[in-house]
Amino acid sequence: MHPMVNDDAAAKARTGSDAANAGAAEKAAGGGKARTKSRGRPRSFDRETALEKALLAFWEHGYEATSVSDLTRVMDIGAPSLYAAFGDKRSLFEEVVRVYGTRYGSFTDRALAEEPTARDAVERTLREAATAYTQPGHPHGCLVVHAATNCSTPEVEESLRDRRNANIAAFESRIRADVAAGVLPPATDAAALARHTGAMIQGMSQQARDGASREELEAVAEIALSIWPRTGTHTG
Amino acid sequence: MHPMVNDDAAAKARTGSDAANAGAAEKAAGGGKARTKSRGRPRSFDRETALEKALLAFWEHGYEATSVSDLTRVMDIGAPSLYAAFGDKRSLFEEVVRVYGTRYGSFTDRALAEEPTARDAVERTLREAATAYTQPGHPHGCLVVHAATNCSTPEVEESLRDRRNANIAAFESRIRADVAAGVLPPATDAAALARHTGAMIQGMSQQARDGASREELEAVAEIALSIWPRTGTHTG
DNA sequence: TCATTTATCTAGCGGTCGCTACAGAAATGA
DNA sequence: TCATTTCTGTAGCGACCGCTAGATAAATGA
Repeated sequence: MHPMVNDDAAAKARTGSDAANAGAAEKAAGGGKARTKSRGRPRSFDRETALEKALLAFWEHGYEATSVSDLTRVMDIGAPSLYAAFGDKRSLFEEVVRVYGTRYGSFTDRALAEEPTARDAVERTLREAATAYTQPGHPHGCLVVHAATNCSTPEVEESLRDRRNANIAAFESRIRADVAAGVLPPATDAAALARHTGAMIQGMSQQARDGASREELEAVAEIALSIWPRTGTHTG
Repeated sequence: MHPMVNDDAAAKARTGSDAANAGAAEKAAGGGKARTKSRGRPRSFDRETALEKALLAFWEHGYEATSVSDLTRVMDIGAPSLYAAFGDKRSLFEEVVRVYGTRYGSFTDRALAEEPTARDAVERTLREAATAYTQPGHPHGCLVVHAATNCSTPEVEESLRDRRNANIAAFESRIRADVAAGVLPPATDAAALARHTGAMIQGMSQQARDGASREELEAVAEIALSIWPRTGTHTG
């Protein structure tokens, strides 16, 4: 069904992503190893800037509804340049998802890593979600939640689903750790608590898409947090 | 951008939806008024059955990802028959949404109408959502939540968004009524409570799509319900 | 029997989709 | 200067999109 030169294109894109960037982005000579200068005609656009534009487009309209011609327009490059630099539409999307994760979607991981208890991590996550999902300057809600629903490419849909479920699993293991440490009661249903948190995050994201303001989402988060036994409720 | 015979097509579909159905579906003569028999060649398929097939397809894949050729295949009719009976793709989808609302999505309205308090209505809604969203035999989750996200036809997206927000507004006014009646404390933030309920429903729907079981959703609902002041907490 | 009405079938319209062949342009190393 | 390498612009591929014209089939009323 698809052309069979994909490997070729992917390889091209990969080299483009590593080496060619060094020529355009890193203006300071410096760099010790590897090729110091690229050979042929240099890229006429900044790869990261174009990637960010693609990110915003995918974030706003989703994977399917963002056509390649939409992408070339907002990235301000021709289709051949897009394919040379990023591979096909799907690998561009995958790269966008990676960048999104590190740039916009890392507050959950940070909360889980930095907060002392699961409850604190959830509290911080929900509060930060309220502000992140309504931030002006980029689309509302979470790309991972919305960008590949009802997608006719099942692999894309699954990859985002996996990310969502991995998030919930991370909450669950953090909660289990608190239960084991006696911070939470032994009878705590860690799986249900984690899933409740995931559902809240996803519901808040949907609400943000549907027009809810930051204050409204913060009020929702506040209510959702009241389900937690207060910190210090640890049993023996 | 579009052909301008849409009014024509819509008119055709409308008559088809009313009269032509009487010929095929109502086998008992009976019916008092109106035309007793249709004139031309009778429809070769059952309109309601075909509509149900379309409903399931839209429910599973969403508005955009379900192509007309997908529809004609699952409905087992030709494209001209589809257009004659239902108008264009969008009016078919709108009819599907109406049918979905009465057949699968009415549990919220019923709970709001039949339960004595807002809290009871929300409790019943969340519990029924857990079972409805994981029912075998049809796609999981809620069509209204998922079928028109990231839709390149803004009107379709908005029409479902309006339904979601109307649902939340219904919760809010029911909560306000309880506050006014002294069933809930006067300080109750009705808007936030309603939005929290909406977010839970939408989050549970997403969870159902992502593979959560009925039992898992029921546990989530249970947790979500614990935010409510117990029934009988009314102040003076 | 036959004109009328309505539904179905075949076939295909113009448009967009993701993607690429090809030729020319801009850099490098010799 | 010139071969080599790489990127860019034009132009268009085959496939699918939503949708429909036109011919034919099956019912009705006369």
